[in-house]
Parts: sequence; structure tokens; C-alpha cells
Amino acid sequence: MATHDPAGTSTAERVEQAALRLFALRGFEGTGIRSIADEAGITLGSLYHYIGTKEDLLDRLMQKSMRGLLDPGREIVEATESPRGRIVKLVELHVRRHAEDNLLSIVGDAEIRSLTPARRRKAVALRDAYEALWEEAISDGSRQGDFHVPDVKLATFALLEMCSGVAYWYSSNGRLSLDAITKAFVEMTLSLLGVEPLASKPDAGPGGRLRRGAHP
Amino acid sequence: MATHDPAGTSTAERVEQAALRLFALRGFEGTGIRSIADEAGITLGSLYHYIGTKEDLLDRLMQKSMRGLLDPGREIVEATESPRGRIVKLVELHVRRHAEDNLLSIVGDAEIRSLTPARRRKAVALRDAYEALWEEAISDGSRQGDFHVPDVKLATFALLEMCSGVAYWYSSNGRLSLDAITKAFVEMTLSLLGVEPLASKPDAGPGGRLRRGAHP
DNA sequence: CTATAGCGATCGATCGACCGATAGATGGAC
DNA sequence: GTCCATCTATCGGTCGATCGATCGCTATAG
Repeated sequence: MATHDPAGTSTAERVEQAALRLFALRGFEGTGIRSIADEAGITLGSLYHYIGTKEDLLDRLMQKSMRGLLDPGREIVEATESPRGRIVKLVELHVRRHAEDNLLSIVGDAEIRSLTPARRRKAVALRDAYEALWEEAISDGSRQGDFHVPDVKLATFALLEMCSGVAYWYSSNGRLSLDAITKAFVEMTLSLLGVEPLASKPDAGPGGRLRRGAHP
Repeated sequence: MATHDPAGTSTAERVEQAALRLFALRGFEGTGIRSIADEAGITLGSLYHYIGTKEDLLDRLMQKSMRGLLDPGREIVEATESPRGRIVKLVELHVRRHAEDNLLSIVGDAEIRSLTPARRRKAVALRDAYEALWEEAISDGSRQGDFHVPDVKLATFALLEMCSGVAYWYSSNGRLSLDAITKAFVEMTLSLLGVEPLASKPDAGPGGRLRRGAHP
């Protein structure tokens, strides 16, 4: 029975959400399968109708987390020419996902080490492919003279880490809206990259590049 | 016996180092006490001559990690007047420690959740006190018109997270020296904070603020 | 319309392995 | 002789995982 319950959540989905919450809160090793079953509202024996092993469950969440960044990230890169446009959209994607799907992002970022070698290798490959999108955008922007950073690789790591942190403190009823947070991270990113302010509409003043991001 | 062995490392120190390595690599919950004893070169029974419980061991490392940031951080704040000088020295401290003591930093940053409530509260208080040093410097700098950020709290989190990431990839025989890395992170920090380039000696050109940090 | 065979979902009970922690015996240093 | 360090052996509990039985639903044969 129960293809779906009154609330519209199937047991399989409840299992996945339960595991996600617990893995994000206590970590993979710190979470027992009995806790997962409890959180999902079923017994231990029933849990194993939905999962292969505990690690299968983690692996599925991991893939979901990484695919949710890599696939849209690739679309952005294909669709956007300028390095500046690319990095802006990559930051927006990264921050939004780390806020809206913060639990999945935490698990994706922190639990790679809990995978056994074969699966860990695949997860690392996905992560590396995603990071390469950022590095390429920053590298291109630097070569074109649009970005000015002390080192491309360091800037890549710095920006990725900075944007990932959102997952650990974001709350949907916090002081700032997600839009405001995203906008702020885009501004900080462009500032870190040493981008001249967009010469679109504003009166940039004679010297240019003044007080970007100040909130008077 | 063995107040110290030929290599100058006491058993107590070997135990602590073993736990540190394993906690950083596999996490607190993912590390068994038998692994710690093995890594320290003693048996399980002997291990308990040096530790109270497994959590005592984590707590000691935790305190060490946080004190190593908070105490020097407070000295910096007391000794340095300008927000800019403070943030530069805080970044240097944070990056150096996260590189040189990367394992301790990883444990300190990631394993707060593994502490039981009473100890966790104390650890969180230390972390908050440390973060407050950063926030105050950034806040002061913004109020004085020296920094220009979209939001003080967001900039604080962004910078702390960005600098903490160093612990996960730093290697003493990597491409860049620790000095170079530290210098780059200071530059990226000042850029993110929207600091005008230091008006000390250089020919800043008519427009000022050009290509800071570029390595031509 | 009814009887029943099949099937997916769930259950309680249990497996061997490993967990953190303790006890008691042994040995060497001073 | 005392004391600290270390050992071996073992404790009760929890871990991840599996088992066979049962439940309720559905499809179909008569």
C-alpha cells in the first residue's frame, strides 16, 4: 500500500528526507539506521525495503547534491560568454542552492569522506568538474583583464568556500531575504575579483571604481 | 616508563596527535578508540591511562584549536587601532593557523557538533567570541568609511569561511609558499572589503585603485 | 459475486561484529 | 616497596544487516 500518504509524501521520500536531516545534523557516521527508521516513522526491518545499505542512501543523496550544481553549472557556462556573466550566474546558483537546499548541500560538501573508495572517486570527479567551471571562468576573466586576482586557483577555492558557508547559517526567516543574500554575495565576489564597476548606466565619476557595494 | 622516547615525543603527545590525525581524517564518530590506540602505538587498555573518555580527548583538542585563534586574536585587536590593520592581522593569523595546524583547525571547525551539549555550549561561546573580533573590525571599518560591504554580518561570515577553507587543501610542499598564500588571502580580503589601495608610496595613477593584486 | 493466489509493504526477532569502557595482572624505575 | 605505565581479557551495549511471518490490497478464475 501507500504509494503516497495523505500529505502527498511517499514512504520512500520520507526515508530520504529523514536520512538527509540526520546526516546533515549528526553526520553519516554519527547517524544510526534505527534513527533513520524512527525519523521516517517506520521500523528498522521496513527501512530495508527502501534502501540497499546505509551507504547506498548516502551515495544517492551525494549524487543528487552534486548533480544539482554541476548540471545547471554546465548550462550556465555554455549559455554565457563573458567570464563576468558566468561567475555571476555561478555564484547565484551556488548560493541559492546552498540556502534553499542547505541540508543537501551540507551533506554533499562534508560527507565525501564517508564514502568507500570507488564511490568517493566518482563523487570527487563530479566535484572537481564543477570546480573547474569556476576556475575556468576566473582564469578567462583574468586573462582578458577583467578580473584581477593574486592567484587563479586560490581565488577559486576562496570563492567556492565563501559561498558554500551559506548552507550553515541560512534560515528562510532570517534577517535578510534570499534575494538580498544572493545579491550581496555576487557583489562581494565581484569585489574580490577586482572587477571595475559595470559601466552601464550609473554616473561612475571621473575616477571610476568608487564605493561599490556601499549601502548608504 | 617513557617520560619521553628517543624521538622526543611522549606517549601522551603521541596519543593526542593520533587522535587529531584520525578525527580530522574520518571525523570523531567515524574514529574508533582502537584505531587511536593503534595509531599511537599502544594497546587499548593503555590508552585509558591518558584519556578520560573519547569525548574528553575531542574536547581537549577543541579547546586547543579555539584558544589558538581567540587568544592571539584578542592580542591583535588590543594592539591594533585601525580596522584595516586589525583585519589584515586577523586574516594572517587565521590563514597561518589553518595552514600550519590544518588538522587541528579542521577538527575545531567541523566537530563542534560531536560534543555533548554542555561542552558544545562552551565551544560555541569561544567561537562566537572569536568571530565577534572579525565582525567588530569589519563594522568599525565600514562605519569609518574605510570598508565598503553590502552587509557587515555577511562579509564576516564570507571572509571567515573563505579563510578557513585553507585547512582542507594546504600542503607544505604545494605550489605556493605559506607566505605567498597568506599574502594572497590578505589581498583578496581587502579587495572584498572594497578597500582603496594603500596611499603609501606607489604611483596610483590619476584614477587610483587600479589592478591591485594582479601579478603581471 | 466470490474465492484465492500473488505481491509489495511492514513487522518483530535475531545475527555476528564492533563499540566505548573497565578490571586485574605484570613489569620495570626509583 | 611503591608507583606508574602497560598489558590481556572481558564487560554490556549498540551497530548495520537479514530473516521469516504477516498484513492488506488487487487481479483473476470459476
